[in-house]
Amino acid sequence: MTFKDFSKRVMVTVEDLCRDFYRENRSQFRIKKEDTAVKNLAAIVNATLKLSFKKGFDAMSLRDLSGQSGLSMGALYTYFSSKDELLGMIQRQGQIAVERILTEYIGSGKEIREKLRDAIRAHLYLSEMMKGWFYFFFMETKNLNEKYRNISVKSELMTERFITDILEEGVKSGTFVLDNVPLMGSIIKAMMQDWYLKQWKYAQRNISVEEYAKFVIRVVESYIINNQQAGSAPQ
Amino acid sequence: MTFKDFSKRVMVTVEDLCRDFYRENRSQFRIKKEDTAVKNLAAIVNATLKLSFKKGFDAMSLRDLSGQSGLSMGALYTYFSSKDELLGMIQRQGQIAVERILTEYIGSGKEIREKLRDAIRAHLYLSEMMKGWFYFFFMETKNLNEKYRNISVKSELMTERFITDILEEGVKSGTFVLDNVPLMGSIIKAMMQDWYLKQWKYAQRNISVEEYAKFVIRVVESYIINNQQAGSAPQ
DNA sequence: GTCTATACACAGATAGAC
DNA sequence: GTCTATCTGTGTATAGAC
Repeated sequence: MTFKDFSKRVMVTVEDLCRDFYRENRSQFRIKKEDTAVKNLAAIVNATLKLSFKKGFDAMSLRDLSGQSGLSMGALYTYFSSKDELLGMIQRQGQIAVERILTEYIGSGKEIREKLRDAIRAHLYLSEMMKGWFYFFFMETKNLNEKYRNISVKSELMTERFITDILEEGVKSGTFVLDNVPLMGSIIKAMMQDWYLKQWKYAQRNISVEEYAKFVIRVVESYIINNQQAGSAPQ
Repeated sequence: MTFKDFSKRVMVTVEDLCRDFYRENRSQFRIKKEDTAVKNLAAIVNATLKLSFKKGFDAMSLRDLSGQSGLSMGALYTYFSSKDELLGMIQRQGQIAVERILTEYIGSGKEIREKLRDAIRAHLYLSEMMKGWFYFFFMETKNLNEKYRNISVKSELMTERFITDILEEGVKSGTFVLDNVPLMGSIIKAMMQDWYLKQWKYAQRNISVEEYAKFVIRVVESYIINNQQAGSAPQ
């Protein structure tokens, strides 16, 4: 699975996600014309992701947002009722999309080893396409009230689950040799996370997401497949 | 090197660091009594790290800080001249300490393989002892003005350097087999970072920093030492 | 050195014209 | 549906008594 293939099959422009979201929550929006609503929602979300990336959600004022999105203060408030709700909306909207897409693209059939590779690639490719969202989830949803934070934690564990389920399966079938599945899941997650948390670094070094995925897969496989031949463990 | 050994040798209580910092910058402080200054500085830094962890530096008001530190608003401003400067002070103070300690404890002599293990352990153990600081560096120094952000980026690359230098050395001597040193450095860094970014997860699962270090080392070694026997690379 | 009281700017949010 | 003008609270920062 190349990044190009993946990005052709998966539709996740901000406008796509906003349209889905609008349709599923039509009743709670004051604006009734779908095209208007979706266009403006997309402008708001784009502007929010951009400004949050640059200065942080908290430091972004609604006047900044108004300027960046091209909507007036008054207009903004027809799409959300408070700044907090805006954050919640982006969080929900994004994480629903991520969950849907990963569930869809992380294989059912197939050989177990290929399945693990696909899962890692799908995560990385999706995070590449939705860089702004992933960064936002990580940076901005840690400090929320309990309810919202739980959503965010649940999501972290969910994506980790995708990986550990596959690892478990491989261990059971004897394809993988691995003494600590949860820990392996964690560090795979950590490596995947680094891709979007350190965008600047990888961009600067001209490393493509495919190259990165390949490397992560190699490191993981060298451990879980050749474990028994590895050098002596540290004391 | 166990965590207990390490933590006995390295002194990094907030008070220690504040004392060092005060002595090196005595001239710019209005408060002249060292004990008073250090005590209050420590209270300020502790409170800032705590509140930033809970709600983010930006969302922390100076009234919050006053309450948490036990100092009045007026008193706070005898230790820094603006909220931004407070952030800068913590950043500088912390990163100087980290650099000093890592330089000191990442070995000179010794066998190359042991050297890599020690470097990984030293990083992890230090981040365990200075959890609050490390978390703060990562979360709060991304959105600064150029000057401060550069310090933070430099620091990221510096710690990565500690690792890649050792990897290079091992590759040259033939002990390690590794086709992409910078990428390996990045993911080692990513794994180390996860330890303090996901504290809640590892605490919840009762994983100790030693166990974590051991696992990271095993994964890394299984790749760089047995590379040539690994399964076929993904296409 | 430390406090309380206060200045001033800017944040989020809304009202009401168009 | 969208705008401008405005309200009100809270933020950072300082002045001046003790």
